[in-house]
Amino acid sequence: MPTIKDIATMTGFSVTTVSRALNDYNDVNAQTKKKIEDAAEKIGYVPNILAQNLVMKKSKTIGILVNELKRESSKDGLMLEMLCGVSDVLADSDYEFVLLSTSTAKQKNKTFKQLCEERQLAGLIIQGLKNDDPYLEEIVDSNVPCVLIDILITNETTKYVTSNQIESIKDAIKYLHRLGHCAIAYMNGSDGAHVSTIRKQGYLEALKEIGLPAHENYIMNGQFDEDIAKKVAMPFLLNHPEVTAVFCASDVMAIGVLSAAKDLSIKVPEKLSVIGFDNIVLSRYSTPPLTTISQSPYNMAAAGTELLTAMIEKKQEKTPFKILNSELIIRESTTFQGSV
Amino acid sequence: MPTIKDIATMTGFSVTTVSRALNDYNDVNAQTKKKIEDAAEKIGYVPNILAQNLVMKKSKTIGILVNELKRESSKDGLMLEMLCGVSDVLADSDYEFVLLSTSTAKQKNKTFKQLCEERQLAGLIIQGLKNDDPYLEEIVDSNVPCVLIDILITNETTKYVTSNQIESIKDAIKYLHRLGHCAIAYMNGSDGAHVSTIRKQGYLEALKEIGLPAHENYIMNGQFDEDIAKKVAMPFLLNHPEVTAVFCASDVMAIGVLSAAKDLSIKVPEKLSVIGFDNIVLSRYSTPPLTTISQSPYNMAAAGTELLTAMIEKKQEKTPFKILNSELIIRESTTFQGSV
DNA sequence: ATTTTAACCCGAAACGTTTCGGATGTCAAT
DNA sequence: ATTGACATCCGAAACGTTTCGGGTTAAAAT
Repeated sequence: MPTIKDIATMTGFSVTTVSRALNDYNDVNAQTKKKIEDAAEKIGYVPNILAQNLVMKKSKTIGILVNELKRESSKDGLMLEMLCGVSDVLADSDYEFVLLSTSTAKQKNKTFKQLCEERQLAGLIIQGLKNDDPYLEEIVDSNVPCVLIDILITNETTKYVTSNQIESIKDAIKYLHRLGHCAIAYMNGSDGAHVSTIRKQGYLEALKEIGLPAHENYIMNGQFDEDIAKKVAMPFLLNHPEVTAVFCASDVMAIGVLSAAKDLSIKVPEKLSVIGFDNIVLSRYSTPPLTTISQSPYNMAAAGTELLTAMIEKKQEKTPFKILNSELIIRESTTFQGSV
Repeated sequence: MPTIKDIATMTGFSVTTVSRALNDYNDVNAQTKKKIEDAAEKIGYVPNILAQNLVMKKSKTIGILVNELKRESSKDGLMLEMLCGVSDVLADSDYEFVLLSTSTAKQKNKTFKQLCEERQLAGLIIQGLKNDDPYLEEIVDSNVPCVLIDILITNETTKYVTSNQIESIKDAIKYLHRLGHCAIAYMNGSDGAHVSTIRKQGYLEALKEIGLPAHENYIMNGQFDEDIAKKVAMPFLLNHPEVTAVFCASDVMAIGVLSAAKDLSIKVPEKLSVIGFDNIVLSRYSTPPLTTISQSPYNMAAAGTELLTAMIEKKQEKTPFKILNSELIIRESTTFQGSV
């Protein structure tokens, strides 16, 4: 409620001087500044961010754009971990963040540019976009600073953060191979998702490197969904008794596979080794606990936020991207082939 | 980038008329309106929300205030479910939401009133505040519309949503009693939390109603934390072999108890029945799957959002609160006392 | 022919800031 | 006495809207 104008009349200085005093300009007398600050404190002045942003033509608000905020995503805690990462990094800056969830329906009404302009967003962190998302092109074309999660595009105003997924996946597959597994199936996520492409690539490269043939029909698609993965895995496991290990592009799907195996009385890990991806909370508690690959969404989001604020403040960082470590976490869903 | 002024010069009408046309005032000619709308469409005009809010002295932004956005809260998906609830309800309105996380440190710098004023928040949904939180008083005193989750306070601008936890807890305890359990312990959450008080009350009332004595030392405190709950439960279970069931104020703590029992080789449910609260994703996957009480944070948030927007738009709702149903979900962590 | 009414339109102020381009005064150097 | 430099301050415009209080015109009522 109290404005800069109130402080001006209180202290007898002009609005200009009050503003300059409060913003630490150096052409205002120390005493004056003190008086103004005291007055501001006294009446509990807080700057009206709206007015500030309006006149400065830019805000300190960064948007977190997610493809669709859907309830199932609470199964893995990934989304929330990301939020925490952003939140923590931004905690003692003067940036704020808004959560923006798009859907194809919404995109019809509002272009990406419009989305940014209406709130004068300073920048965005973007996660979970499909390869063919119409926003993607707009994002790279726009001059709004953006950080993409797991989508490897860079230009003047676009950077990304990802993790060395491919390496970790290769590690995982090679680990299975060392355990004696030679028929390793792969459960992929939805085709559109960028991470699906990447992870599949990791799987295929690993097979090549260890000299195992890549059977196209060893690749299933579970749409990143537990139930779908289970439905897909059931007939697959029945028809492919030679398969002794399956690597999944997400823990959620791996849990689906676990469930399918249980229904078919296939013992995990004795008869079937299963590896997931994400290291979600659940993976520690499933039976058996999942061997999985951990990439910390918290750290990715935190790194992305730092990349973004640096970009906004025109601090040129050396690299237009950040690659974090992901690592294989061995638990109890994997063991030697034929270990019975 | 394009403004109302651009449309004005394009079409030859005044800024006033353009504004009125775009806002569906009825004193503008149908043709004029059409022309203006076409022009707006053509140049991809989006209103500058900042400017709108500034002049109207209020925004369409609602804040979601959480006590502390901490990483562990991704363990239960509660926070995210709430966000989804809010997000879905707000999806096709013109409201937006920002996530605000406070901490005692931040509260020193900014009063609740200031928090609202700087962004001209239209209203808040408030969750997870401790009983002694300094903001609480400010919230009830302020004239900013607020909806409290699980804190039962109402006045002109304060409403709440909760669920019939007490009833459900009574159901749970009575269910245990029917199974033959007579020594039922209780694992409470952190003392400050309002829900702790409520849930404890439910436990005590249930004991009274079925005529069981309330031993003060049957009440533990696990701070809503898995590890702490485990640490507290270990000695308790050792010292109280007569206890055959423990009811926990959260699933996370119940899982801690499960883990304690496992370490002590106390079979659940044969030797010990355990009930949780929240029906988090994990509870379905723990071993054994947890009997628990489900209150949907999604629905609570959704209901709260509706309550809030109604309040903001001065639509007087009949009730200053909403009470949702919570219910006992029986899974495999409970069974007859002495069922071996 | 005058007044009333309605439909349609617009100028200008307001919201709370920031910032450009001076203005004023003081003091030391010339 | 003039100049220059510096420190300190301020007026006014600008940001993009909304809205109050009118104004103009043409048709309808007197």
